[in-house]
Amino acid sequence: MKDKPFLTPKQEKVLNFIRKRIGERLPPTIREIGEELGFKSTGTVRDYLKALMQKGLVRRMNSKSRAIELTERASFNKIPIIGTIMAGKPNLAYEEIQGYVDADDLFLGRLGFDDVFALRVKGDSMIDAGILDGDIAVIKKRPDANNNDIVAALLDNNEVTLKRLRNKAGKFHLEAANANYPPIFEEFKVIGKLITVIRKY
Amino acid sequence: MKDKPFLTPKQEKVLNFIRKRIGERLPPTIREIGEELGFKSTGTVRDYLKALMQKGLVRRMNSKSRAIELTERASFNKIPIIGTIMAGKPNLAYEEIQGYVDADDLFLGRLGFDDVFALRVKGDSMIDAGILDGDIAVIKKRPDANNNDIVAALLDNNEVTLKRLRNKAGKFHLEAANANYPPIFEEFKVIGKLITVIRKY
DNA sequence: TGACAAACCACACAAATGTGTGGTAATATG
DNA sequence: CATATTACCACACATTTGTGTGGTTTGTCA
Repeated sequence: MKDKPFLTPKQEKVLNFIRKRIGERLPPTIREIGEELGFKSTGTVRDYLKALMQKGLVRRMNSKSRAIELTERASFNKIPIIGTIMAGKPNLAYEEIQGYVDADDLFLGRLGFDDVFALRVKGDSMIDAGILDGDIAVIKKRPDANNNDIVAALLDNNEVTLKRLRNKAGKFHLEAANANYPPIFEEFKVIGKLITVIRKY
Repeated sequence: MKDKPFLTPKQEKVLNFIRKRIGERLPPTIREIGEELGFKSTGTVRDYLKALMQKGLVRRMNSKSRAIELTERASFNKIPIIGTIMAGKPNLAYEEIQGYVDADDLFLGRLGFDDVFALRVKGDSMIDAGILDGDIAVIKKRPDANNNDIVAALLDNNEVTLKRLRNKAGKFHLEAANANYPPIFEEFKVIGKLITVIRKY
């Protein structure tokens, strides 16, 4: 299923343009898409839209102008909640999506949403940093981070954990924000950096 | 300035319909507005749009279908941040708006946004509840609340504070989530209930 | 080689949509 | 009373936008 890419490069460009326009508030017309992508015929654009519809990424209403909708799967303004942190290795694919956080603006500013995702926090290891069990942690994917950043890190046992990154004499380790949890000195890989926490009562 | 209402009832209906449609993802066409409101002429709708534009609530692009935008002031998906909690009495009018939180979906579900607002948290009195200085507290207006709810309350000295509501032997008082702050037994009025916390790093 | 799909284009046409002019009626304002 | 203002309607018309048919080219697969 993944031997042939799900979307051709051009299809992805079309989809991204639609995402961008919807993000900017107005879905594009067929001709606007064509103009942007350099297609000289509206028929071409319709072929692309047909393909995107068949792949379940886009919905349309007949004969209505700009009536292009993204399905939840394709939406740009939804950050997928891809797993529960501490509960194992979250799969960064779409299989394990538990829901979506709307990120339209939300004080994230305009991010490249390609590299943002969210995890539900499990446990109390970051409680002293004001991050509680059940909170949504919005993470920006980055392989690096700075001292004192709170990061999502992949441990050797394939667990993902949210901890504070510390630099002690040039060597990085992870620290909980809870005296009951010891620091982690084992091998780990930084997945991304915490940028937002959302808690719902 | 407030003797004559800012919007006539019909103008408000038009605006609300536009809000609704934008919330549902596609701004309406002129004819769709007319249909909804029972206007038989497109000219009528244009008169209303002109009025809304003059009042600074709506922006349009000429000759483009559905190209109706709400200005930030009129937007439904933005929860106004109306003040800093603990820093005095927030004015529930539009004068003191510091910014907006996008609430489109954001796990708030679909609320009646009329009665939701946000405050920026100042101080550490709720730190043990995981609410830190600088967090955005999203509040749903309600005159009542239950025991143990975290509420925004108006104190006698006209300060607004975020505290946990406690019921001791039938009498309500307010409690900080920080041992350094004593409980508050003086008179207060519950403004609303905390429903969401957002923190940006 | 033949069949097929992906990736385009040209156009004609119909439907949707925005623009503009010119009204009427009721009510308020000075 | 004259003049705005609000609140509409009727149409004609210009644009924008979506639909549909019929191509060409390129590459893949059998």
